Amino acid sequence: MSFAPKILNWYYEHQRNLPWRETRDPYKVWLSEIILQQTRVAQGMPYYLRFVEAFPTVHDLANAPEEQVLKLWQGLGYYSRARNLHTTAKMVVTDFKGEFPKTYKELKSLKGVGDYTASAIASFCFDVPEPVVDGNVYRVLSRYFGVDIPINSTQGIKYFKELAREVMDAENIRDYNQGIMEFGAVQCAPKKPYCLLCPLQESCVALQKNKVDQLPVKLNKTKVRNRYFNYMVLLDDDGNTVLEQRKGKGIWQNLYQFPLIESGKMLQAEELMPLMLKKDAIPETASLSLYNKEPIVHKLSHQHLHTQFWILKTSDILEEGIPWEGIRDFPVPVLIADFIKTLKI
DNA sequence: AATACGGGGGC
DNA sequence: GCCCCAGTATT
Repeated sequence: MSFAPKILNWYYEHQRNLPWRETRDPYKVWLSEIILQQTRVAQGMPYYLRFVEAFPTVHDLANAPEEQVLKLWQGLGYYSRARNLHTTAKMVVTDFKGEFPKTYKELKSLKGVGDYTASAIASFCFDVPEPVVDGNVYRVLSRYFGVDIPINSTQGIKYFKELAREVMDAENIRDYNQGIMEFGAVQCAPKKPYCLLCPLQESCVALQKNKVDQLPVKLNKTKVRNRYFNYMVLLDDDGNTVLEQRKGKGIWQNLYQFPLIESGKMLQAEELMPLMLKKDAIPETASLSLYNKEPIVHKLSHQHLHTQFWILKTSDILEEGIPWEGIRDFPVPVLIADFIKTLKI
């Protein structure tokens, strides 16, 4: 038996019940795919359920304010996904009359929809014979066929896409694509797959050559940048505080935070004082105290954020202030959300 | 061809 | 501490 039937047989036997597999509604499939980019099913599931409930149709999502979309996305990371999600919802409503396009090419033209996601929607919803190549597929193909070309090299990306196309089952593309990903996620796991119990063991090249733990090959180590954040937590006599929205290019775009003073190293109060004067949001008459003596190190893929929270009590009226409890309505990074939790205790 | 972009979970 | 996760956009 060749590769595809083995995958399909395994899938029919072992598939999990996932809500986005019970529909061909491209809106829901698209939503699930965006949520699941670089995200485990277990982590994405509650977000998917909340999004479907809050926005049952693409029109509901398109009509929502971005802030509500970001708030629902809070904690999931890669926030460009949420912004692109909103952009694409509006695009589908205005440019496609509320109906998702059915071709790979048109789907890929949508913001946040790349090669994988376009193939996924086209094959799952419209039976378009396009192979999906996600992290699971790279792993399964590289092991089963014994391919050691780096999966994140230009050559590797092209090679695996072609290989995936050659071995796919075009007649059952929906189940096949779901199946190979499910097989990678459940059976052919990244670490310590249980090959003794694998129905593909007899023809798996990596297993024959005892190279399962060396495949797939991946290049490039991420190098981490250290940054030093001083968050200024303003509190006036009325219990109001101040938030600012992150603009520009970097992390957490369009999310909210306390007024931030970034520095090249950890600062003492005396070093922070002059920098505060440059920040308009901060009143001059305020008492400064450091909340956490040990910096909180918030770790992202490419950055370690060494963070100090400074409490600034002022008798001034904070013009741009919001009630402390009102913070809950704003989308904030996990770093801020965690701090808010600890402060209230 | 590289790099930026989050956060969580497994070992 | 390191790797990986139903990747995409930008440089």
